[in-house]
Amino acid sequence: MAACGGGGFNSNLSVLIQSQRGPCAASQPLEAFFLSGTSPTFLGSRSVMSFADVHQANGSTRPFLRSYDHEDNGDDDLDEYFHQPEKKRRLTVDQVQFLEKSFEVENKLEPERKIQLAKDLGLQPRQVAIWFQNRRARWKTKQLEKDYEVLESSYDGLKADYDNLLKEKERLKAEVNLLTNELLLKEKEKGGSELSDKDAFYQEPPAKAMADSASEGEVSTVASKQEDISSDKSDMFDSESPHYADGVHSSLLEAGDSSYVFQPDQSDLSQDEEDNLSKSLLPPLVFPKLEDDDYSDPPASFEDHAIWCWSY
DNA sequence: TTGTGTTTTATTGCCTCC
DNA sequence: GGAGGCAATAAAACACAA
Repeated sequence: MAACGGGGFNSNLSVLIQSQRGPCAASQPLEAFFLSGTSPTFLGSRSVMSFADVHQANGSTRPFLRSYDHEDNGDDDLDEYFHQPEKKRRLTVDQVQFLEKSFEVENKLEPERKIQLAKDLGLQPRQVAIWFQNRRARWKTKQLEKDYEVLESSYDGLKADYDNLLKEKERLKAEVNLLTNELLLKEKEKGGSELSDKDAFYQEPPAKAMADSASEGEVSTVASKQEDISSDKSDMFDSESPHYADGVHSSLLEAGDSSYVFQPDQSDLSQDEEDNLSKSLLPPLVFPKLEDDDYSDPPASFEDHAIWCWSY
């Protein structure tokens, strides 16, 4: 838009005229401007010199836009500069420094401050407003990056905790399985002939399967059995029950755990016998019934998790 | 030198607030 | 309704590797 280029035009002209008048008699360091309670640069026409003063302090003599700095000082160049088509011109390092300092003090721009900064820097107020606008956008992006890093590290910590808990859970589960089997064996020995025809259900699984279930953390068959026995209605023996076709058993089968598949003998157990069996063999252990979703792994990385969250 | 990616300046359109 | 802020975007300026 012409106004923006025009801003550079007018402001540069004003600063140009200033600089050609020579250095300001009473220079004000940049720090003094921002650190002092009262702003010595915000003093009417005198304040217009403040940026030039700062610029002088930085060792340069021409606080103009860089594109002009690269040119000679002749009137022809000046004329050429003022008549060239509108171009985007970067602010000088000093102008940016000045704006940065001001931004540090307050990242919002009141109208008076905008006017004053524009005067000090020899820019259009609109240019100052745009600079603050863009600066706030950059600051927000940076802030988001910081927040992201904080969240990421927090996530990593939580993920590590989660993984540790998962391992601990599997370890405890394996321990429970072992103890349960020991208990079942003891009960079996105690029960003796009474259950001789039926205890084929509870034969000890092969050692390999035990080891696998302990090491890989899979839901062991015995644990599954335990869960089913623990249920109020022991329909595990009911071949008609729809539960038989799904749940843990089917999931185990689907999981390809063929090392030890629980195959109940459906031949001759009455409901009473089942109840008795359940009561006699049921250790006082209650496991929460966990659905598959309860074991779902979290996303592998924080990024995935963030994207996952974002998708909701 | 040139192609390409990044940064900076500026515009546009929408939204909110007074 | 106007002013100002913000998000999205364009485009110029800049940096840099090949």
